[in-house]
Amino acid sequence: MNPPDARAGPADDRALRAFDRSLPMALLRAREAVMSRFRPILAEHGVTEQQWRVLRALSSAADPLSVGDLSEQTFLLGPSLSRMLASLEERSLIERGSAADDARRAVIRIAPAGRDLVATIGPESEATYRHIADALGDDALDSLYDLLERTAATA
Amino acid sequence: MNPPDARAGPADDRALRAFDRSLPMALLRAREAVMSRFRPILAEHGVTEQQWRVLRALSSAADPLSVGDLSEQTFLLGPSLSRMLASLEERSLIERGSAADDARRAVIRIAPAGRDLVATIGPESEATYRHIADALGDDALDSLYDLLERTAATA
DNA sequence: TATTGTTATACTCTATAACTATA
DNA sequence: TATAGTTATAGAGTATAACAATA
Repeated sequence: MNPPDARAGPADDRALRAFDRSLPMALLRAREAVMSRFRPILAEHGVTEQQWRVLRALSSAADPLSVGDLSEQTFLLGPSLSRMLASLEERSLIERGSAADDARRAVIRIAPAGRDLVATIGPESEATYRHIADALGDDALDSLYDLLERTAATA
Repeated sequence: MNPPDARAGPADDRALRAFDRSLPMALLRAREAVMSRFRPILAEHGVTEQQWRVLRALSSAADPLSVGDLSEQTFLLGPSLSRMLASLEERSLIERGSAADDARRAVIRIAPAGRDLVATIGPESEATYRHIADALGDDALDSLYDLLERTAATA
């Protein structure tokens, strides 16, 4: 019955653990747990998860960002961003211009309506965050952030 | 200059920390770090991230799974799965049947070619996993899994 | 020539509703 | 009537290549 060196079969313990102990899956499960609470809030306000990442990046940035900066921070590709920025601009959630010193480089900032949206959604999402923070405890949450950062740094 | 109770402005420390300390973003960054190494391997073998999740779930399961089971385990919606399973079946990577006791319920298992694919990709991905495990250390990795599981459990 | 961003194109996944067939 | 799965449809994101404008 499935010797240790057999090719992994359906009931093989290693195979079972492999899926359960897959780092991408563990990260996905945790993220889904968080996002399942958060997505309905975003949907109510007519923004997708990816659009929200853009708005959050812009609202947190001290200075306007280029498309390249945004791409790096939000993990969205250029073509996706191009279309998305056009749509967000049409909705007056962001503003676009060109860099003074380099006409190729775009200069993107959050617009007042975008900041309002972030300010509206923020408090609503806080309850979700508090629920998770309370469930884990502050020390565990700190550890989690630390470990996630270290994992990200391995890229 | 931005009193503590001011609405978050571009240079506001809380806003900065908010994006940096966003749990969804931290989870995404970590996951992207892992997947950026793994995705090329999957692409070389002609499977998407989501298809890989299905194949892994099936290869790890002791018994055949229903579409509903798969949906739960892979975080894919029914319609996505329906199309994907048709495509995987056409490629002989999975096999489908009906449950003996309930003709509505599908019975899906991995096919030999699918198991071969998992067996081929597995070792290739092991190098990626070892790199991360070495960078973090075994204790940290254990902690990470534990914290991710606890986070997932809050859903 | 290299870089920044956009446009083009094809494919995949998301999301909701309507539908089929069982139970 | 309720459940399991599929089909229909619309929209959004992924990915690569080709392109325009600028450096």
